[in-house]
Amino acid sequence: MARIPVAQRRRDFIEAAVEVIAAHGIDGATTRRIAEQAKANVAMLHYCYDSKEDLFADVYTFVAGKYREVIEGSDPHTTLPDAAREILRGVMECYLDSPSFTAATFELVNWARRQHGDRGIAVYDQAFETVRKALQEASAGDPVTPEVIDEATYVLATLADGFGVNWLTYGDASVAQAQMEVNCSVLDSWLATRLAAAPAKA
Amino acid sequence: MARIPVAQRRRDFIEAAVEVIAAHGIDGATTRRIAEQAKANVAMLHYCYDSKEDLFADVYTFVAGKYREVIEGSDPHTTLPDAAREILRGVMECYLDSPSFTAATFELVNWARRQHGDRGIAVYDQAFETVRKALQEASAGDPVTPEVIDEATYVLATLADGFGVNWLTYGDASVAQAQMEVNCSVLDSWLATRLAAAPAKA
Amino acid sequence: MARIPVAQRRRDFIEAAVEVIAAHGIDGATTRRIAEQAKANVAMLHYCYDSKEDLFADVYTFVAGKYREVIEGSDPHTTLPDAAREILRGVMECYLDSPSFTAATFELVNWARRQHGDRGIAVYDQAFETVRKALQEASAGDPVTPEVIDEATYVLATLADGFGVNWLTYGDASVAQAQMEVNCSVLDSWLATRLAAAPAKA
Amino acid sequence: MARIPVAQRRRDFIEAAVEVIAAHGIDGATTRRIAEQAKANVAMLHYCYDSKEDLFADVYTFVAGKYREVIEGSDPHTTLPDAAREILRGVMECYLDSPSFTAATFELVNWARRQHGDRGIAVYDQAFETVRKALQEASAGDPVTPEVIDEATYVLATLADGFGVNWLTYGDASVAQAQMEVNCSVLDSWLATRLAAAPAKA
DNA sequence: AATGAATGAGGCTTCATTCAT
DNA sequence: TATGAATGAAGCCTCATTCAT
Repeated sequence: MARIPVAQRRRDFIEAAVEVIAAHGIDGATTRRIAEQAKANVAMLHYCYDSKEDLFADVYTFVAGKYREVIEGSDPHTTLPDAAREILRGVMECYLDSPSFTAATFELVNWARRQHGDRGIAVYDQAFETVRKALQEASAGDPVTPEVIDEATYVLATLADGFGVNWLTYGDASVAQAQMEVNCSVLDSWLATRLAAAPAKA
Repeated sequence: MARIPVAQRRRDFIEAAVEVIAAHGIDGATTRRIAEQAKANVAMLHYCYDSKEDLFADVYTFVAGKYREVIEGSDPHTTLPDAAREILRGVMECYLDSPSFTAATFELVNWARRQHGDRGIAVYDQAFETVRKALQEASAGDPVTPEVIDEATYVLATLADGFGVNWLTYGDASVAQAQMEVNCSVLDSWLATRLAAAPAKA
Repeated sequence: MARIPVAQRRRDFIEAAVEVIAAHGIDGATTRRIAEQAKANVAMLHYCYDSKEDLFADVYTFVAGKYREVIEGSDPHTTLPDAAREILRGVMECYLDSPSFTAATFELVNWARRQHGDRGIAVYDQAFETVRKALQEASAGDPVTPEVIDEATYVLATLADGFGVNWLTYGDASVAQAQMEVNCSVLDSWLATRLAAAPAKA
Repeated sequence: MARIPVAQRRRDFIEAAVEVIAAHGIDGATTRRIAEQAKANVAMLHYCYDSKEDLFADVYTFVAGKYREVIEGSDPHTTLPDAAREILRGVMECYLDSPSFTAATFELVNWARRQHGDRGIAVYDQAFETVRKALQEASAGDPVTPEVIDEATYVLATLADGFGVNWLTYGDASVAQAQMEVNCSVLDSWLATRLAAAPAKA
């Protein structure tokens, strides 16, 4: 009944998987639970995906895509500090908006590290690269060395990750909101110091 | 049959559990695998621990204890920036020394959030509190407001967590070593800015 | 793969459970054995029933139902002695017809007494009540006090239980057949004496 | 510590086994529980008994012995009805005095029927034979046929068993006390009828 | 005589997956 | 396209028993 095309079904399963992974962890994300969340049955899941792993591959793609959206979608800015701050803020806001996405992402990256090494790193690498490019573009007119760009990318990621861990652990949105601001100021003050120390290179 | 006293066996199981959790995640940490890692069999595990959960409770205690050791064991310093930097460095070095401990800790906190809520947060809270106290003592003679201590604690944790995630994902020790320095400088520059802005309060 | 609907499968499992309980006792009635007896595998059992306990609940219902059938299905009679004798005979014949049912019932009542208290007694109570009602109806036109009905119910149950224990222990059908007659005459002579002594009450 | 001779230890284990069997059933009577109840440890049990089954064999002997005590210990009487009634009363009083003994006995007989056939019947047979002999002696001077003795033995056993089942199920001592009297009167009235019908044989 | 430590077998249950309709 | 039914592997845990001290 309710004949739904496979493509749509797949999307449903992906979204369902994100929710279930967030709620129950990777290993708690059983086919039964995912199917239930997607209002389908287990056999249907295996009709759309040959294996659970195939479904998870699509979930990876979905997560990576969302990261790119968020990073590239942040308002274009012309200075490195502005761009970095806005990207960081964008990622943190995304985390704040969607705890499920946040939790699922952390689960997936962690799981992939254990299981398939490469794939987990792939998501991380992609996001890194996207950030790096965005920062490069923003500072195209400035005398900023690649080392600074790299470091900034890393610090941005560190602050975003640290924010994510804390937010997931405590789950208090109003606290997290305040911490967003702190993290932005941390990035600001570090970049200011860093740029002040490095301009000689230019 | 080795005839090892239960107390020692328990320690073996705890260490084995840390390794297995790091390698396979919480849900992948099956009794079989833990027993195998501890060079025992599953029945022996249940001779030492009534249930898997009981073992994990001891793993929690172990992890929390190690955190306290690291934080309280950092060289005593007399200024807030020094103390904060050394604690951060101590935690990151601990992570660097023992990837298994790092991975297991992140798994446990994450798992506990899903499963029992309180207990996972307990580890996190304890570590937070220990850091806060250490920072308070270090800045006892200085005019530092509690807000600054709190923020510093949070930033320290964020940087440590972010470092941990990155280090776990890439697993490259020499890169991580460099990033340790970056993170320390991030903390330094932010604290400098923060303290410069806030002394009016005193 | 036979593809039998769940409803039928459930019935198979109930029957299988009765056989296995009779043969191996309650605690010997393992899922493995029950599944084997039902020509299924253990996973199938858990496809039909969430837990072993759920299956046993159905077995209880089945047993209680059979009792009611036997008691209410005995030919209607108009005097207390006739009704009592026919019910007793019916129950004993049922025992004789189905040693498995008999054994399983005794196991279940005994087990339930230890485990859940209430439920085992429930079966017993139900049967008691059904007998009491039947005897009341049969003696509706006679001057019989409730006390006599109660005692008659108890004596009937005692004789049925005693018969069951003996029949289960020796398992000799021809001997049991003779003992059925003896038990009926025991009930007859006692009731005759009892009714002769009590009519003053009316 | 507390070096206790093996013979005493064995007696402790037998008594402990009776209690545990009564409380948890045959299959619930694990070595651990029995040892605990006997204030010993599991290894000690296997020091006294090669196997659990060996212990249970002693429990059988114990139960059979207690039956003989009760039956032969009933006051000597000179008529069949008196002797039968007093033996029945003695057995029922024994049941009433010691629910553990009662429950364990029923468990053991039932278990033995399933497991080893012979042994369960052996206890039952022994008790039967003891009763038969007692009744024969009591009616030595009377013109009573062996058939009547056999039937009386059977009816006595039936009433005792039925009483036991009911008493175990409900566990209400005051109710059981009343039912003891009813059962005695049942035996009386049946024997009176039976003897009145059969004297021709003499 | 006594007891901690050790173990293989088997208990119930859940999983991802496949088959048949 | 959709779904009930089926299954082997593996999960945690408990058992009776034996070993070493």
